[in-house]
Amino acid sequence: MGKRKIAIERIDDIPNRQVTFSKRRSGLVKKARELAILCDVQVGVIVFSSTDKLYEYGSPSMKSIIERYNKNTEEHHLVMNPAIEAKFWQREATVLRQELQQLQELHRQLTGEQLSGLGINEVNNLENQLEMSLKRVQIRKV
Amino acid sequence: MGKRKIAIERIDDIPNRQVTFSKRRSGLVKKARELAILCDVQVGVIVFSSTDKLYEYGSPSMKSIIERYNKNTEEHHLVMNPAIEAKFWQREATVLRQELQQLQELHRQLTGEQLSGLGINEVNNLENQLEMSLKRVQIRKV
DNA sequence: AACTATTTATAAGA
DNA sequence: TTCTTATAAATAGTT
Repeated sequence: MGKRKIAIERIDDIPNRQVTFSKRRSGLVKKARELAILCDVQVGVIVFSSTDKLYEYGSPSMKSIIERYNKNTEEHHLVMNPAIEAKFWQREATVLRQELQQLQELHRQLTGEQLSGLGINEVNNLENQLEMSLKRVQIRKV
Repeated sequence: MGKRKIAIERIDDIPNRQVTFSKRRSGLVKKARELAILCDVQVGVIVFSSTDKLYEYGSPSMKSIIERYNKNTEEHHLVMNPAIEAKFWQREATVLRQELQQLQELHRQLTGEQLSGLGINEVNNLENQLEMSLKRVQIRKV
């Protein structure tokens, strides 16, 4: 789904591989989120980059996904101890805090409180979005 | 990417939800496999259906993914008693999740996506608020 | 399951 | 990294 079709095989060119990794990783997480919401199911995605960085998506949380997975697979090799559990929740809190901050910023933009840093196109999009929202609300009034 | 655009929100119609689940689940796993191969990275995907069936993809294996994930969470030393720290972060995550949910609901109202449950006064307030936001954005454009 | 009209993702380029 | 754009791929609704 790009300008050309590519074969599904390891990309040898490293810069290209990293760009593709970044794009497809976010695409995968987006798809996972949509699946969880649309179909009201639990979904977990874990990705390790070649530089050992961890990316994850879990709905309702990675902790619950892995615990359920462990129960399901009968292999209780991966039992949680308190130290691991603490790290799980810490990670969960970090992810939630990030989401909250993003939503708060979006919200400030949506209310016109904080528009600095937006380009002309973004401002136009915002205007359109607000006009649509206003229409929805006005329709509701009738 | 279908004949019509759909909103990313829970599909109420059950047969439709299950068909969508089946299609998108296989799409997600395909994307995960492509990411793992193209970018030569470790990827894990876990999905539970509404009927509690487990679907998974793991490269090189789900076990290795989860073990690595657990190790990743163990890395740092904990100063507090782990059991206490776990509870601390759990509370933190709970609070953040609540805030996030409240903000998400507010956001849906602000975009006019979910107006049910609002009284006439609340709808009027919302309309005024949106008109003000729109003015701010339009001033910004000049 | 198959079929397609559309939407969405993304490969390449800037 | 981020944006743009041409094209490939995914998928919503239909059969």
